[in-house]
Amino acid sequence: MPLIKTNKEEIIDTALNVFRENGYYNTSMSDLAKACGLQKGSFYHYFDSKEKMMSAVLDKVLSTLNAEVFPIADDMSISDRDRLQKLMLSIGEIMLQKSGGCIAANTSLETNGQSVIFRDTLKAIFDGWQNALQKIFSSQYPEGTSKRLAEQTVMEFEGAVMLSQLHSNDQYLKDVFVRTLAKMK
Amino acid sequence: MPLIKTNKEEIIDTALNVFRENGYYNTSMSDLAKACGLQKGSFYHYFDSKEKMMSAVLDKVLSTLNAEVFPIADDMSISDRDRLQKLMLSIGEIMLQKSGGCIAANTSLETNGQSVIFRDTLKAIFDGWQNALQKIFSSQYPEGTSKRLAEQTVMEFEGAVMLSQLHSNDQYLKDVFVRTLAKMK
DNA sequence: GTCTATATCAAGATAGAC
DNA sequence: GTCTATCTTGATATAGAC
Repeated sequence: MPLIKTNKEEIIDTALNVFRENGYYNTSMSDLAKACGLQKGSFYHYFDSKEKMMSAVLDKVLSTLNAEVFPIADDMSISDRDRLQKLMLSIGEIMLQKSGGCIAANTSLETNGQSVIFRDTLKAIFDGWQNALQKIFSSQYPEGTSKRLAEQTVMEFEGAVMLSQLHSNDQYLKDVFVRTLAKMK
Repeated sequence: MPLIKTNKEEIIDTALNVFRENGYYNTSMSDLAKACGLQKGSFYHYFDSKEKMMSAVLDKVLSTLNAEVFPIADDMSISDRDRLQKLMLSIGEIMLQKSGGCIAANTSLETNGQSVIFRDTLKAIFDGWQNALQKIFSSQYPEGTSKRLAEQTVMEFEGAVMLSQLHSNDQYLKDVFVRTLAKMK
């Protein structure tokens, strides 16, 4: 293995991809270390445990969303429709990235019930997302309707990610994208 | 399906619940054996491996759906709306059962990408479901629309299962149920 | 058909040299 | 900060007695 100088941020970015593609339980510390170009022993210099590693990954996803994505909903310099499009595209970039589906949905479904550790972060991710969507919809719909549309968008999006993955076909996701955008003038 | 359950089938039923609640990778053969009231060693009398165990579980879900649930779409003795309601309720019973979300979605998201073993069965489950929904919708909508409505229903349903799980609140699922039924006169 | 015992391996994690 | 070596545990799976 070549000697690679790395840092905590780079490790988190790499780990995000490994976790998203392999899942939490099916990813070993060896897998993570190897993906980072480190020996397993070296890896513990950065993170005490696999659990803390994943927590750091999800925390970074949430803070990135909070800093860069959810505020799009408040950007009144662009049209409602453009805000919605920009938000959806940005969500896709951060949560889907390359392959493996959505890190938040994957982790939710995999750890729900038994592990309560990631729950708050995952809830904050989905609540923030839904909230941002609702803000955008509320510019053209009454409160009850925009809340429902926001919920529907999140649910359809995650369902579409699953079906796209399963069938190796992006069409489901693209369709949801188009349908969602069509809800705004 | 036979009227009298074999021992193997009881194991499959128990394993389904354990897998759905703990996930595939986070369930050990010990967990399964214990849930069945067997020693780990005894468990291998019935199934050669964990993988074959899960395959049997998913196969049984699919065959139950094929035998008892999807045909509801063809039952012209009840109204369109009642068929839709009966189908959705039956899907819920088989895939959700108690707690832990949807076995098909959980397994899809957890094993997608790395494991190709369960893929065909999972695809058949979702395709059969979508197909049954489309049949029902097609009695009141044109082909393109009913296909889209069927896709949307599956996606929203799975998204709702996730959010309901995450927030320990059935409301998301109930809302989808009501919204879906409202699509039929 | 169920048990106990065990083989084998990989996982998470730590210690200490450099 | 990275390495090698190691500890401990728990996982899958098998063997063979009853």
